[in-house]
Amino acid sequence: MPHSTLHQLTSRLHKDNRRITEPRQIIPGLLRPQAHPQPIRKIHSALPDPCDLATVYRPTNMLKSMAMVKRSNFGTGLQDLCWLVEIDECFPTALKKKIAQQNGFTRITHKLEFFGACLECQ
Amino acid sequence: MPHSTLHQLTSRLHKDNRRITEPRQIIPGLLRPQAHPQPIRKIHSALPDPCDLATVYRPTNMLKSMAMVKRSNFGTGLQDLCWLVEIDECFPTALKKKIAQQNGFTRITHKLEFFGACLECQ
DNA sequence: TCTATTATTGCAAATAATTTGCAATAAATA
DNA sequence: TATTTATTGCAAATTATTTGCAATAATAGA
Repeated sequence: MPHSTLHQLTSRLHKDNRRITEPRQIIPGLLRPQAHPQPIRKIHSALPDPCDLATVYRPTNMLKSMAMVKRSNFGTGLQDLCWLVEIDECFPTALKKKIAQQNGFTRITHKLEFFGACLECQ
Repeated sequence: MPHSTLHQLTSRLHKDNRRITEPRQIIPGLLRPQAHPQPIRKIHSALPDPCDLATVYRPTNMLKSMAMVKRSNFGTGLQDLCWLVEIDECFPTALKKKIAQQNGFTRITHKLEFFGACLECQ
């Protein structure tokens, strides 16, 4: 984790009268280089000092409420598949590049899903 | 559920030596008009004849393996939020319209998420 | 540096979501 | 209508997550 970010985190914790513990310091740094959301189990086993699962869930929920990490989840649920259409032109390369360049991002990937009513169902 | 689709379903079940039960007939029809994925609980309570939850899970998994319904889930997991960027120009309206028209879809919505490495993390 | 305060941890138990084994039931075939 | 066997209900097993509580450890103050 970049020093500046670590510093932001610790001062934020301090301000909120929270204590600076290992999971809180380490978890964001574990997530940072990952291009995709990481399961709790993986984070748990990646921590240098072994700890209880609850000690991953709790700091994690806290960092979440501080808006420092996010639980990526578009929601689970069942959906009819009467029409599943592959969309070739999924996302315009030009726009993707533009977004990447505007923000200085690299190694960009995305996930995109549509919902709608097909002809027969309208 | 349109008759044609119901017929497809029953003949498919028949071919596979599966029986045509109420949940199997009704669940796809419940999902069809929904623009977004529905939680199992909701499906369960929407069934006309009350049944066990397992009797929603089982037919549901079967329809899934027959590729007739889908579990919409981009995967849960934790993700660092060192950079969370709102992208105004989320999805080009023109492209959205084109996709809708090509397939005859209406009431189209979408969900889109990016993953990548920011400047500081590269 | 030592002590007091109290946030955080480990552990075990509670909740919630999903799956599975098995006997009873019901859909299909003849 | 009788036979076969896929499917159900029920209860128990799994997995993911949360929570209560006593023990521990991080911080503030002396």
